[in-house]
Amino acid sequence: MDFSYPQDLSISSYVNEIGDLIKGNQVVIIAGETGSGKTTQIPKICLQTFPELHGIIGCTQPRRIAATSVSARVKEELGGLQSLVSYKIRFQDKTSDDTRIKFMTDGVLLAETRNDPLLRKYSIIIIDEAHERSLNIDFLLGYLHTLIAKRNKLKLIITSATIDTGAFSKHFQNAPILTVSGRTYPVDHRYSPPDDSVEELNYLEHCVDVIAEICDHQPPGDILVFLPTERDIINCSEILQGRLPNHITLKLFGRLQQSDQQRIFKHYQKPKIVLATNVAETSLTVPGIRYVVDTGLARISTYNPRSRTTILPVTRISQASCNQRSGRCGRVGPGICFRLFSEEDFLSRPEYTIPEIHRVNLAEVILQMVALKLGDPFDFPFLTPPKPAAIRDGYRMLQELGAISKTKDLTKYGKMMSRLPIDPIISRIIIEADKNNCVRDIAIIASVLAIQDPRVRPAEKESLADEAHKTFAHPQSDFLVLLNIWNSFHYMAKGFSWSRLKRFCARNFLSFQRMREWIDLHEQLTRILNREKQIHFSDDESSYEAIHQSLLSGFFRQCARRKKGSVYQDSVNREIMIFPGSQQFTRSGDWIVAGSFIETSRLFAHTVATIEPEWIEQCANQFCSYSWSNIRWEKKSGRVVADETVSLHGLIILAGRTVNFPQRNKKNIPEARTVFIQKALLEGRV
DNA sequence: GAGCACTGC
Repeated sequence: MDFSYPQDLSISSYVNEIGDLIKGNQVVIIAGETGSGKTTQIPKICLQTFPELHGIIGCTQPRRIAATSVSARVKEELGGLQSLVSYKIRFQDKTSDDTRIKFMTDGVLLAETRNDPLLRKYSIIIIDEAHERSLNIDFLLGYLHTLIAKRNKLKLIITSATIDTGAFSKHFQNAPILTVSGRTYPVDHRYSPPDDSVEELNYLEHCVDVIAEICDHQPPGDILVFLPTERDIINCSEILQGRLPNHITLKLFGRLQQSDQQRIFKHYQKPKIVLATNVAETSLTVPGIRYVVDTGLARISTYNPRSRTTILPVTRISQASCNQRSGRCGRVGPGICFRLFSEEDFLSRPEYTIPEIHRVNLAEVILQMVALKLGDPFDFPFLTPPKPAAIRDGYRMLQELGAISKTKDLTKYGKMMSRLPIDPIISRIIIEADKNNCVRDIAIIASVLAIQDPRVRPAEKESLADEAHKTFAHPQSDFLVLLNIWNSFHYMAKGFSWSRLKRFCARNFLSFQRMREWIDLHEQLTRILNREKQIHFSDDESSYEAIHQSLLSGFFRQCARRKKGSVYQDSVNREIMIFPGSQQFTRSGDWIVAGSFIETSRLFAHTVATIEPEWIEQCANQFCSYSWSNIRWEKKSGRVVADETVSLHGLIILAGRTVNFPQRNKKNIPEARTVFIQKALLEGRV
């Protein structure tokens, strides 16, 4: 084995120090900036320090692409031994019995705790990029906190950027922190807030001005610009192309097709200006950047437990995030970061980004905790515990979905739901589909709702893409548009080659990669569902009603009644607008159900279908309230009847249905008796 | 009349 350490990596001068520290401590925190080599070299140091190790060295990464690429890199550095270093990500397990260093996503390690709660196969666990504080990382850190007490020989290494490392150390009984100096170049920060005297100057115009100034007055070099939204990127790009013909402008955001994303890695005759969202902050490294222009803004999603909606507002990012962005221009040489705000503004910002666990719906995390018997979430050793109100909301949601009982115990449904690697709302829908005999179609729809939309809309080709997507149109339901895409793809797939399918995707503006992801997830779900003896697949044609009633069992909070045009009213009296990208925009019926409500410039309903209001009552009757009026004696049937009104919170679903009054509620019996005596007996109408 | 970024039994 080749245990040499690349001389150009700063970590290489800490090899012995790190080895000794791991030997002497159960938990070690290692801080170092990107480029220090910690991700690739620490696993090697572990292997060299503990040659007699029985278990695996497990290294987690926040993203799949990092897990696979780092695995390849370390394998090569260790002499390319086939099985020594390997990786496991969702749908792809490349590890074998010989694997000693295993790279994986943090989600994979979390998932493994289900079958192996003590994680016995690991001797050393390395949690990389812990500063990103994703939901998975925070859940893992809490879990590992308990685990190290049970397995005192397990070594735990937490690596992070030099951000708030004290918090990690404190969480693990003051574990030692080793800081590896980064090998980055100095970055000069220049604050250029917009000129107050110029009215109505928005940040985009100001941003364009600063970019133009760099191009005119600074030595030539590539520029990376951070903008909060896709729309800003498209607008900015249009302005720049007219104004700076001597530069090449490139767009970069997550929804972009991969081939378009790859353009940032190519070399051009002219200097390039990359206009990017937050993808460029952590997920993708744009090479050779000399200047960063930072608007200091990003869209950050936040779940509000009280209103139970996700808002996606443009927000001022934290100081840590600003610094991460500026660091992107100090990798190849000294750089300059232009911040489009003042230094006072910078200093007034929160120091760190709010961890994801404080910004999400906790239903899924709590369901896992109940299923894995991890004890009370209120007492779980989270690095920063979520607010009690958020935990209570998660419990309430699980109760509403029937996953847990009032005593917070797992129900039969909950047991099944906890085994499905998707949101509890979606797994609840699958269970309902079994009752409605439409699991086959719902499993297809459920899997696509859990991944990114396979439809793509490349810039400048939006209308072409929209036209192509109309091939899959359905007059009433966006959910069935997705089902149509699946069916067309599989019709094509019969007997055709991959290359032909790729062309089908290109022609129809579908992402081939996401189609495969869809197929993989669908396969995984059906495999788990087949193991559950209670779920039955049927080849029968499923009706529109069956499919949408199943969807309502999970999405009943997201149904609404038309107010005017595309504007609807939901059950808590809010105005919802159908997202203009929906094929149901301008054509949906009076009642709709939506796959999600997201608040951006206003509250939008995404993935919409027309429904009958009666279906809401059938799927969510325990949340409906009933009232009666016009209580009367009906001679013909010999009953006391009334007009019934059914509502879901503030939304009247049904009014004026004649019902047998005393039968609807025990409480109605005395009043029915009075009416009977007065109207029927006294007036002699019996 | 228009959506940040990731991940899994």
